[in-house]
Order: sequence, then structure tokens, then C-alpha cells
Amino acid sequence: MKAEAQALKGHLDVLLLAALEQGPRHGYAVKEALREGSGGRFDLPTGTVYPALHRLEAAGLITGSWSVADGRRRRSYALTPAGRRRLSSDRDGWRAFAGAVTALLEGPSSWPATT
Amino acid sequence: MKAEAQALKGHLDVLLLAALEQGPRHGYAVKEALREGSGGRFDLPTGTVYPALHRLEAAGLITGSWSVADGRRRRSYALTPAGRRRLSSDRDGWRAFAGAVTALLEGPSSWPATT
DNA sequence: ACTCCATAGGTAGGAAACCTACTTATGGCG
DNA sequence: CGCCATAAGTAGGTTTCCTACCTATGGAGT
Repeated sequence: MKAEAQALKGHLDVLLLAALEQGPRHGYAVKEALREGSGGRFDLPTGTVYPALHRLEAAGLITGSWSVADGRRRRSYALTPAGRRRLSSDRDGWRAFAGAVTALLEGPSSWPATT
Repeated sequence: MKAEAQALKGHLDVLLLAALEQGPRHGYAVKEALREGSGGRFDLPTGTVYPALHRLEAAGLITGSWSVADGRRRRSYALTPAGRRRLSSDRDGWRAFAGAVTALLEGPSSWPATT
């Protein structure tokens, strides 16, 4: 499958946090939510998603808990208060970043003269 | 100096190519154009900019040539045809990427239900 | 005269992020 | 019985970017 798995480049964390904003999900569900929510564009390998979730948990931004459903063990993640604050500031950061890049890419007048 | 030097993460190349779109610049001028054009947001260290330009040159996307101005040696870079093509496709890539991320961050309805 | 800063180019080494490839395990469908 | 989707993970490598250095010139300030 994997439509365009290549490059979230540092913006994965904010997407993972956003995936948990409306409520907890287990790891695999986070991965699927990202794939479905992006129309297949962000179809990440498990080798990207699971380590990233561990990173966020180690950073105290999400908390994980084990459960069992249909005989399969699941680790459900939920945002911590720090995670919500991080999500909020990362959203602001994304707007600023995306705005700056878009301005430079779409508006040639953003650049100083070549002389 | 260096306002928020941290994270262009993979989007640096397209910005460097865009900096050369209107005409050639030397390395230091590319760095300054990026800083000024972004309102100080993308104030990259030379240890980021120069290796990136070397990378783009090695990839055949830009060509460099030495010159001397005011007793200082300069390496001027210009887009190659391949560089222009890459800039064009990277612009499309950026639009798609930024659009997808923004949709997921700003529109909670983009996400599948948490249940 | 001397020092400092902006300009101009560069490298070495490390940290972080992401991907590839692999492993383990269960439940259901053909 | 085999295969696929679900579910979780690790190991190792590549790339990208940053920190911290080095060299050199010209001009401004003291």
C-alpha cells in the first residue's frame, strides 16, 4: 500500500498529538486514523509510528495503557495536559512555519532582489 | 542572532531553489535572502546552508562558479534546467503536503471517529 | 595601530528523525 | 491450512540539520 510514505519531516509529532485530541486511540488506530484522515497520503510504516509514540510518551506528552480487545493486546494513548499544551503551541508553530514557506514559494516578491 | 533556526527538516532544498529562481546568487547571499525574505525566521547557520548548496550542486540542480568581488571570493549559484523542474515539482509537493497537514490540524472533522 | 564586525567560504562530528526490514502473535475468511 | 488484517515491536542505516570550529578580507571605530 503506502501511497507516499516518505516525508513528514519533523511534523509527525504534532499530527500524532492531533490524532489523540478528540479522545484516546491505540497505536494501530492512530496509524490508521492518520492514513484515512489524510486520504492515504500519510500511510506510515509501523517502524515510524510506534517509535514516535514511545518518544511522545517518554516526553510526557501522552500516556499509554495496556488493554485487551478480541484477544489482541493494545496500548491506548491519551493526551496529557502537557500534550495538549504542546499540541496548541505546535499548531501555532505550524501556522507560522507553513505561512513563511508558502510566502517564499508562492510570492516571488517575498525575496530580496537578486542584485 | 538566529531567531528560530531549528526546523526546516527536508523543506530547505525547495527554499534554496526558490531563492535562485529570479537569478543567481552567491552562497552567503542565498543565506541572507532566506533570512530577510522570511522576516528573520529562517536564519540558518552556514554549517547548514553551504553543505546544502553542495548537495544541490552534486545533484545537478544548481551550478556554481567562482568569482571575486571586493577582494572576497564568491561562489555564485544558478538553477539548472533540472533544478527548475525540481523546483516546480517540489512546489506542488509542498502545496499537497501543507494542505494535508493543515486540514488535519485545523479541521477536526478530517479525522475518523475515535471509537 | 589595533580590534572588532560583517562579509565570504568551508569542514568535522554528532543528534534526531524517518525508513526498511524483520519478528511475534491472534482472529477470521476462503 | 494458508493468507490477510490487526496489533505491537526492534535493529540498523541514511539523511538532514545543527554546533562548533577554521581561514580570510575590508571597513569602521578607538
